[in-house]
Amino acid sequence: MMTVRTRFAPSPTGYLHIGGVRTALFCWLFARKHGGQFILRIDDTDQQRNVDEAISPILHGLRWLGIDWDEGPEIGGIYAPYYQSQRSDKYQAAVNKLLELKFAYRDYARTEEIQAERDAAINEKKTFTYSRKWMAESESDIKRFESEGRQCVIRLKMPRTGELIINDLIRGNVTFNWADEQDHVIQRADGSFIYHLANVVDDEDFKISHVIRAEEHLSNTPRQIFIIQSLGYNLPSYAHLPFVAEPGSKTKLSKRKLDKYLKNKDFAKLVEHGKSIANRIGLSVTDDNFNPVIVDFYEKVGYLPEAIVNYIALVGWALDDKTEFFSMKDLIENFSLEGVTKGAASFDPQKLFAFEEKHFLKLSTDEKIKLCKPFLEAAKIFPCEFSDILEKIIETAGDRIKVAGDILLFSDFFADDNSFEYEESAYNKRIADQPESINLLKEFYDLLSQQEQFDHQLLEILMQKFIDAKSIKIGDIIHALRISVTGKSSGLGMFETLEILGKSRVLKRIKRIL
RNA sequence: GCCCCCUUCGUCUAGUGGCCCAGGACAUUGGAUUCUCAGUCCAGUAACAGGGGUUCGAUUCCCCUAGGGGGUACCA
Repeated sequence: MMTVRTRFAPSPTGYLHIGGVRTALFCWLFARKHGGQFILRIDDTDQQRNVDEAISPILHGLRWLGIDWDEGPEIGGIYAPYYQSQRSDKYQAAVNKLLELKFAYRDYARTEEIQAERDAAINEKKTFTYSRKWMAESESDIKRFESEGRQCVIRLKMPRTGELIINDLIRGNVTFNWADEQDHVIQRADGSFIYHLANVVDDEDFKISHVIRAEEHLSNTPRQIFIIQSLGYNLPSYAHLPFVAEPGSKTKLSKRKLDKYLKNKDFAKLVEHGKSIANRIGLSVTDDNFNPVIVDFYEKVGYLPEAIVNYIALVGWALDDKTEFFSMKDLIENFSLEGVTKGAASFDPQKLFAFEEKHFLKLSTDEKIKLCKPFLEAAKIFPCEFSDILEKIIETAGDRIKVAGDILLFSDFFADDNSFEYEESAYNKRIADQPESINLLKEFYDLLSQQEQFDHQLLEILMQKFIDAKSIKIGDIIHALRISVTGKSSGLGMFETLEILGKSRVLKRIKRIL
């Protein structure tokens, strides 16, 4: 049986797009499922200056998500190099062969001449077919055109009759008429190569068995198959994935449209939540580096890579009518191209967050500590003299911590007892405007100071006795107590909070407002 | 303009001619629980784009229309 080999071919853009992740993930899952290899290739035919700098966030993001590659940048492989910019000789050889076999030709048309033909076709509502007036297949033609000062590009000499049926693993048979296809350029006048040519040559060289890529390439496939057939290459299997679309739309998700997405309240909520964490750790936040369309957003805020993977796998793929929670291992076991859907699927920030909650909840306390600690350190809260209560906080917080960065919600536990701040409106409402609450607090303070064991159950009993004796409701005192002890109107259970802080800190804190 | 693809609840989807007056999840609504928050538990609202066929029977097959998306570059 043929070895399954898939590839993901990012351009060095400097960021890892969530849609790109989905494509990479499906390629990777398919390879892993079939015991094959996953190859990473860098599409840098554009010759950018800092390719390394521009691919490093991409490589980092993939690794963070657990998507590893068997051949590619940083690790090499038997078919190296894996950078298109370093493979020009292969492309040149392919172009020469195409020329020799007359499947490609030198074309000396000027841009405006081609454009005029194209415009004419549009006017007549017909498919544009190049007249090949400036095609040069003989030395004399070449001389003649060059004497006119023309420059040449290399174009494919596409068939003009018959049809091509592509058997796509997701879409089934897709039929194209060769006559509708253009004589596409494969080598520019400056000698550089066009993506389609490079792509096909690389896939052949790397022995790619399955081309799994986004839908936008489906229309490009005929010209690629023409090159493959002309050169006698092996035809890979194709699978064209639907787009990851904008929230509430079917348009491809784009990094550049953050402004627009922010008008979606769920999307805005995701960003706000992330920003509040970023602010606490002193991360500078701009639309360019803090964008949920880009994967590092999630890493910065403390999302779990397995949650992102779980969610993104379900954008355009489903196993059955009920299974939704998948570990990476489950995904490898169960993934199949048959389960991939055809329609574009929009990105739903709320559902992503729901997966994050679920996955985070499954973590052990030790794992949570390991993930949360760096956020406390980044916020300069850690290390501190109260560091030992972290474990208890995390256990008590339970599902209140949804992403690792949420630990910062409980930073008041680590604050200095004499100088932590009060939420102004809460303080006014529960204390300043409630003079009676001070008296109650005073009395409760006395009870607390006599309490030996600061255990939350005992403390609750103490409170119960207190309100019974005073004939008041718990609500009459507990809010004021919470503000005085934490400075906030909401938080963990009141008695757990007291237990975690411990007697002396609690007394110190209450004393401040008496 | 031309070519290609797509179309089930708000969203992700299950569904391959009768099991579906359409199932699950997220969201949402109501109720319960509660010291706040976060939850949890119960209950509910909500969809086969439209029109023609084929068939005893269409969400499922065919055709048309509409809508959406992509390609049509010396972009990838």
